[in-house]
Amino acid sequence: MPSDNKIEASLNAPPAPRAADKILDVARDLFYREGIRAIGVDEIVKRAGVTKPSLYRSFPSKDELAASYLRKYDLEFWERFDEAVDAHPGNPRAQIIAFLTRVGKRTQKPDYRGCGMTNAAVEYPERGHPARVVSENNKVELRRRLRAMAAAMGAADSDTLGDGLLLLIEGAYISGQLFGLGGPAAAVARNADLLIEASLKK
Amino acid sequence: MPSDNKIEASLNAPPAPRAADKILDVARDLFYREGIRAIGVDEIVKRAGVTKPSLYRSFPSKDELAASYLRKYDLEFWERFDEAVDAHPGNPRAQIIAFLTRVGKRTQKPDYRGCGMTNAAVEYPERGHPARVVSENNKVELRRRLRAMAAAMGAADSDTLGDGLLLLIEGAYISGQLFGLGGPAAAVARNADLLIEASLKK
DNA sequence: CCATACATACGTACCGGTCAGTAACATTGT
DNA sequence: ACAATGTTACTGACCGGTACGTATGTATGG
Repeated sequence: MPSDNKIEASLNAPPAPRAADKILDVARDLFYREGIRAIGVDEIVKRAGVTKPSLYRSFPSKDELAASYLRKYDLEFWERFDEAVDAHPGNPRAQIIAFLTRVGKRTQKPDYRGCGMTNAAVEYPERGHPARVVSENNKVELRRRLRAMAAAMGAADSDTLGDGLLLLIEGAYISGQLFGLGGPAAAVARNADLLIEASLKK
Repeated sequence: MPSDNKIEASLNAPPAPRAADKILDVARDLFYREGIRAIGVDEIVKRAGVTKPSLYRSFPSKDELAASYLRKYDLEFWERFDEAVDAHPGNPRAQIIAFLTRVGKRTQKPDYRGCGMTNAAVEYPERGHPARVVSENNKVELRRRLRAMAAAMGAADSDTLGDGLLLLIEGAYISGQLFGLGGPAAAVARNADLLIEASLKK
């Protein structure tokens, strides 16, 4: 019964991970942990169990593969962000604190390596680089949302507060990977709360 | 009169820049602007007008050259920091604000590329890498001093305030190079002042 | 029912260029 | 003479990227 086998396969079996998926998964892991410039395409295809032409059939260049990795990272980032937002409907202050509490916790994990977006922008200062473009767009949108949330809190100077929160977040990303456990990033939520408090009064 | 010529030369002429100095100057410039991994030793010696063996006579490896660059950067950093400190003796709050005001201004310059220390740590996540070690030591010392200054201000939780200031600083470094002109780093001093204000009250 | 034809997906082997680093020797200035 | 530098040529490893051949399944024609 060949048709039955077909149906069974398409229903039960995992959809046979294509080479492109395996490559992107491995690239995500290696790029994040060790940096994009530090990882060669040979190592990626080796760990993915595929060959180099398979990589270049799915991605036009290593730079574009890096951009794809960051687009994936972007999706996951907003999932985490919106999770904190959805947990406290109509309460932007609680939303931010919830998000930052989680960020602070993640920065204390031993294999924490900061924000993939931020790191990529450091690795590629050149304007217009595919990876950098994705990173910049993510940050611009984050800034927009933080400023909007600061305004919703009723801050006198909401743009300044929104920017201050962004500074604390980026600082947490960086010092998380610089100091590791016991570093200043653990205090990001507390400081954000103080900053919000000071920005609302008056 | 050979001795007269010697004296004249040692008094008037620039001290004949040694190859090591030229190399380190060029390396400082290129490493900071484009990143350490992005610059090859060939480009450094080419721009310095020297040859590769000269580089390896003065520096045991590229990694050690990068570490030397960061040690130089470290000195310049503490000069800038102490300049702000010395301008307001006995007033740690004014010292911090003066330092951050300058940082905020530097982040708005078009060729701003963040903190060389921070960038190097992002480029070299591997523990024990010569460049990373210099970077980590700098940050640990900066944290120590910020916490001490927060205590001198009379903050209730001085460690939290010191760490908060460090987060703002690192955030300014990063978002300075991410956003450029008009970015959130311009608001770092204002936010630090708000955070200090909130941390001192009770 | 089977053969041919085509598309999809993958692998083998290789390209020129650049990487960090070095050996051996010549040149310069003091 | 001596110390610092330059000159030339080279190494083996790795870089991103590609030309070209191969397996497999599927659809079509007889």
